[in-house]
Amino acid sequence: MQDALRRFKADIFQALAHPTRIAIIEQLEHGERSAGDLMEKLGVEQANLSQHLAVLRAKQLVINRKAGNQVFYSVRDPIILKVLALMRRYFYTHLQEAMDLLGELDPKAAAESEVGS
Amino acid sequence: MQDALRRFKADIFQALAHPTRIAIIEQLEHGERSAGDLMEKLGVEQANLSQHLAVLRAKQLVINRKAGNQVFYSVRDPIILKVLALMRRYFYTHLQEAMDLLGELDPKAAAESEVGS
DNA sequence: CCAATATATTCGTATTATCGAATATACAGA
DNA sequence: TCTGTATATTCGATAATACGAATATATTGG
Repeated sequence: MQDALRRFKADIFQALAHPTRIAIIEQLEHGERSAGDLMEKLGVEQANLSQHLAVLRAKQLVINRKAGNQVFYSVRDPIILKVLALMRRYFYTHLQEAMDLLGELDPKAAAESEVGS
Repeated sequence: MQDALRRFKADIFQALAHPTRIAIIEQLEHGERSAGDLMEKLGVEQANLSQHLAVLRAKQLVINRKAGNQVFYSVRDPIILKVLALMRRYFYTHLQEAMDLLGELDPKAAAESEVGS
């Protein structure tokens, strides 16, 4: 029924509802990365990263491939990347409100530093 | 900086991460609705609906217009609707996995009942 | 002003998420 | 087999969210 679909969507959004997990997905945007790479790039605790990866795995937003010692992650479906791209557009459209919402910096600084994400 | 944007995105996803709030947005897909209309359509408690609307307002996903006694809500930016549309596509692409994830019904029943959302 | 209607807010409680510390597992090389 | 490296899981504390009940606010009509 309707409700199942909404729960499904909500679950996906929930999985995306954390800065670290968004950062993970964005890192995977251009190909797979090992957990170690991600750890280094994102500068988070090993356990913490692993927990976030577990969330993404549970909702099947990422897939993982074991290669010897390491585990390589990638996004399962590029649609998710499209979703993030839309969010980016959304962000720019409402930049001023976004800044107010975040309550920090000035728009110019935020816009500049945003090159690349 | 990067991180601010990610927090922003995460906040938006967080706001969408509840079946009732998704239902609200979907109801607004074709124009504004009063809080009362939404309450009836969704069959939720008045206070509960109001709380969910407050979340959507806080993240500025919806705007509201007071008309006399009532408050009419609408989605602020159609991009959000596009996001939901993408999720719909995502759902169908991974229907079987979605069903497993939700742990209920069979794909056919879910697919049928999904007409309209 | 009073009563009725529509909506919002507050409060207490239950559930869920997040984090770091500690521990476990899996694999690779000597 | 032993050691080291990479990753995952468990645990306990804290914080965030969700809900219904009760209450508050605003607006309309009499």
